[in-house]
Amino acid sequence: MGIVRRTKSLDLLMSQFADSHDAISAVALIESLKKDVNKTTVYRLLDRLEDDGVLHSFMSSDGIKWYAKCKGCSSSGHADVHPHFQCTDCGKVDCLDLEVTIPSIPGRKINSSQILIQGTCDNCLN
Amino acid sequence: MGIVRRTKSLDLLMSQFADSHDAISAVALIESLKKDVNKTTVYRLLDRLEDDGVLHSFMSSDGIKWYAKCKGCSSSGHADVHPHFQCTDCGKVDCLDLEVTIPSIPGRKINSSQILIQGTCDNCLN
DNA sequence: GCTATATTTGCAACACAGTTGCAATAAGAG
DNA sequence: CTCTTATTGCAACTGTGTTGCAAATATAGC
Repeated sequence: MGIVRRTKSLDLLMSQFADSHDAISAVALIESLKKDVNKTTVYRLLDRLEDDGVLHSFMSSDGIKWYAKCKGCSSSGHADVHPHFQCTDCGKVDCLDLEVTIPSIPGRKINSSQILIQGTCDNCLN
Repeated sequence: MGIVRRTKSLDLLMSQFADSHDAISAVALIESLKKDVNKTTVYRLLDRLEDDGVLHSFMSSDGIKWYAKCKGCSSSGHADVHPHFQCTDCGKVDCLDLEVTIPSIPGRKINSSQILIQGTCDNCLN
């Protein structure tokens, strides 16, 4: 159904994404909002914001869900396909501004693709 | 520690992977082995087989873990980086024999990458 | 500003994948 | 065959995410 009303919970949640295009895990969001917003509400808002094309999500290899702001997506579809980079040292995840071309595969129709790259980030290399 | 002893549970588990290079979810393995092998044992064997480079694993976007046979991997590392294709109709997941080149990223060291492609498979297109 | 109403929220209980501790079992070296 | 130690099963647990429902609240219309 998407976001209809502008509530305090929504503002608090969106302010977490204000400063950067880094991804934030659902668990981290729940933790940092826990004195103001119930975890059920956080999950529900995240779902709706994803439907609306405001956020996109992906799953890291340890099975927790991450969200980040979209660029150029809408409720009609997520246009925004880019790799995500997870630093195995500090755990930080961000979106890479990078084109990765998936070759088409005979006999299969591709709808979406997710690329998760793991390694060591800038900060942790030094 | 890896696999040391050849047990009945191990044989039963490996026979599930005998016929194809399709991926099988941990949940499906537990279900199909449940009258012979305890689920804890299945999880433990899968972990160890992955350490040994016999199987590789990845997470699908709904948060469940999939395993498939490796080609050319060993306990020293998973050499075998290829995309996985999940059919959103029938749910089947398989490994694609496809090179996808991840460009190197300035200031970051890449250790591994996972590519999950979702779409419709050959069988379900018709 | 007030009222009506439909959306949103919090709570508690739940679902379900995966993990842990520990005692019992069994592989296989000698 | 015996002994050691890896492996297994069980039960209880962890943690992420979900659901039903009653209470709270945003906002459209007046």
